[in-house]
Amino acid sequence: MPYAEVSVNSPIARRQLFSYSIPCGMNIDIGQAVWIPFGSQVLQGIVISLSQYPSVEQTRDIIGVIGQKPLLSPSRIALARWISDYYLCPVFDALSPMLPPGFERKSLTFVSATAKNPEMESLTPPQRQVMKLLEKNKSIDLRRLEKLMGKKKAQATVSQLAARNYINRNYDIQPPRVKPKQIDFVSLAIDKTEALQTAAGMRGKRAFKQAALLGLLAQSDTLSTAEARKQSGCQTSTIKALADKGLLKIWKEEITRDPIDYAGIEITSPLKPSPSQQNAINAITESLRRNKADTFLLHGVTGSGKTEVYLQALAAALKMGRQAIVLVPEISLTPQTIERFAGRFPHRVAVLHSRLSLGEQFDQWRQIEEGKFDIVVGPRSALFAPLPNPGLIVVDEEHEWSYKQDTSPRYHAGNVALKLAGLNKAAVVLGSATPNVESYYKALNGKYKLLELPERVSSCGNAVLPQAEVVDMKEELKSGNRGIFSRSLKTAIEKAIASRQQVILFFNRRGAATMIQCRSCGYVMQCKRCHSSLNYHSAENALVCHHCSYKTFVPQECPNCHGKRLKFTGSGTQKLEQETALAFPQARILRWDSDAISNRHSHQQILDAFRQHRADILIGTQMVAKGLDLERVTLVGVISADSGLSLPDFRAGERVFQLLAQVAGRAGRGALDGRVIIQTFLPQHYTIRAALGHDYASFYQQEIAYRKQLNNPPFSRIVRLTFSHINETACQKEAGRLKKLLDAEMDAAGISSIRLIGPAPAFVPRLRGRYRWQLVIKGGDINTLLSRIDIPRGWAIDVDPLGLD
DNA sequence: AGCACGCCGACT
DNA sequence: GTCGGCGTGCTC
Repeated sequence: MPYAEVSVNSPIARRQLFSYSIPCGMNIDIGQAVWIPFGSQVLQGIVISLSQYPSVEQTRDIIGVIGQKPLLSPSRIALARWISDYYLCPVFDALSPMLPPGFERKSLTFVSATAKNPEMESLTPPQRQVMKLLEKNKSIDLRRLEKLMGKKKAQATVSQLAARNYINRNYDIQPPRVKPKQIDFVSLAIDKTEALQTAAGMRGKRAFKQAALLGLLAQSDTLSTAEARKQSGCQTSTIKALADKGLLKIWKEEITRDPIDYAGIEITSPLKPSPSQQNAINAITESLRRNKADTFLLHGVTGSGKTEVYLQALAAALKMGRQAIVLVPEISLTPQTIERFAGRFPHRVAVLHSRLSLGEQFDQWRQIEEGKFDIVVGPRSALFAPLPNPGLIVVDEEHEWSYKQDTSPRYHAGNVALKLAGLNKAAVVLGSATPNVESYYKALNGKYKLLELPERVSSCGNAVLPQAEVVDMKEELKSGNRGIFSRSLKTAIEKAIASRQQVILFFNRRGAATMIQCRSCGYVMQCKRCHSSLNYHSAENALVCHHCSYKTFVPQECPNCHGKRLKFTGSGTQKLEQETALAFPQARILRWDSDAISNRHSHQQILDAFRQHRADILIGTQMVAKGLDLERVTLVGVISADSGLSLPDFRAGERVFQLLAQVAGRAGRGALDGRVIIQTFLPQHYTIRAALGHDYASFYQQEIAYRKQLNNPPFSRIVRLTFSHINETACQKEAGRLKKLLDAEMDAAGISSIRLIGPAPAFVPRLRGRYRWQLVIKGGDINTLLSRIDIPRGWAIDVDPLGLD
């Protein structure tokens, strides 16, 4: 086939493929990475398909291949195309997480002087500056010039000089960012006895360093030069001197950079499963044996031993000669999590995540490809590890929102896992104590196979879940307590600190910023049309509905109870920290939220500080709700459980339930009894009642009924389009224009099952200096509508969005 | 995103 | 007249 359809690594290529002719003698197959000419630049591309005829009349030749063999298998290409079609993202964006770490490279522009010498006086000062530099250097990287004189100036100056033929532009490719790492090793070139004799002779000649080095190597055959220098206390020059004398040999050897340190890892063997665990393991194993692409939803309360099920299912997959992927939420990718898998399958587990150095990622990737590992553990991107034959994909804590990526490709790892499993005839296990309503719905309707782990296993703290108490903050207000802390939480904190125990204060920041609430009855100002809460915009001092753009003034009194005490709910963790310090001056307080996290060790540092009892109270957001099993923590306080409930988001209730259920399962995991106190203005709300009783079923019944009533997922699908622009009017105008276009298209195609909501300002109406407007599309077959339309540049498309932005 | 092409103001 | 500003449009 003489032509190739190529996905080009350029933002303008978007979902389009480009035809290139294959020069004679060039060996090109599907999945091959190539350099291709694109306009005036040289870019990377991936061959998606081969064809007899090009899709345009004029084609250009592929410049050359990157690597001799195809980089991606046809099934990877198929997966990428599916992602691009489903999530309406550029093809190259869908491919890029499948490419080896450090693959993506740009072409660079260099400038060099021509034979023609300009009259220096006739040049402008910046032009003169460039020519002066070129007298000293043969060729200069354009990026260096851009740094030196500013991007615009550099480009303009270079264009001017090139137009007058004083300089040439050349294009070259950025050098590889990662390579296999090689280090120097050293050993004796003579036998040991001889070496020791020579060493003795050297001491007489006061060559002590050389003697020491010979002695060391006589003892420990081979060392890296770095290790040899450290142990003998000599310099590189000493090694070199001995090598020059022919006494040592030095050679290079490839090493792998390994992120898992097995030194502290305890090797575990399978535990005896409980009957329900055994039942789950059997079901998964049976599906693996029959090579079926089944999806299991493993629903088990905190401490019911989901991990042991994963571990034994993994063992079964490995036994059948397959490999496996374990996805974990970003936040729980800690050394302890990795240990649990590495401890059961020592040296068979690879880790992949963005916090590893590029070199570590590269080496893990290479070894996975070579079949040196059977299991890959990582966040959503680990899904794309180059395992030859994955048989099982575990998605732990499947309800976690970090499985949805919020930059292109905006994919949900759970969803892509299902597709990947389908292509590979692999099983998927989705595990959670609080499954997504959509997942549970599919499980109840037979699309997934439901596996329940109803009881806690005894090895895990108390067999009974801790009882949580709810405090009605309206009552507190009635009794004259206007503080953040209810009387019972205050007393409990004082008691805990007095007996040298620790306290976690959980603060749900989501939705804590912009609403107006009545302090007497707890009523939150709502849009009359959408029944979602109104957001306060300080710039115009108005309340705005983010669904329908309804705008109104801030009321003087509560529309519900006519109370005058309206409050902007705008407290964050910092404010809570101040209030806590005031209320408990004797306590040591630690704050844990994304603002407090600055470097890659910080999570661990904060956690360690708290574990070592260097603080009495830990204040945090979502993060503290996860995986904190601390002996001394006997009290967990939830400051305002209902913040977040009134967000303009149909998943708000689910989110609150998941967080509270997690928090409620937290305390009492050590030997001491735990207490959970939940403060709320809405003690009767179904999410709060269900979370208190650890009752997923009743939460689900209520939630699915609401979803059905309002035609929300899983009964419909949603796509959110966001347009951003530096100019507010232009932004709003474009949003309106696309809305009209979509309306017209729906009319023409006779589509009636789809609703357009908006345009309206995005939940974050201005981000990094750009205004943002959005359109929400809700209905059945949205992709059919959207595939008929070319969404203009500047629009971000989020298919199945989670959250608000 | 780059980069070339093309049409109007300040200067020789 | 010319140079050089940056608006516009294209990339198989």
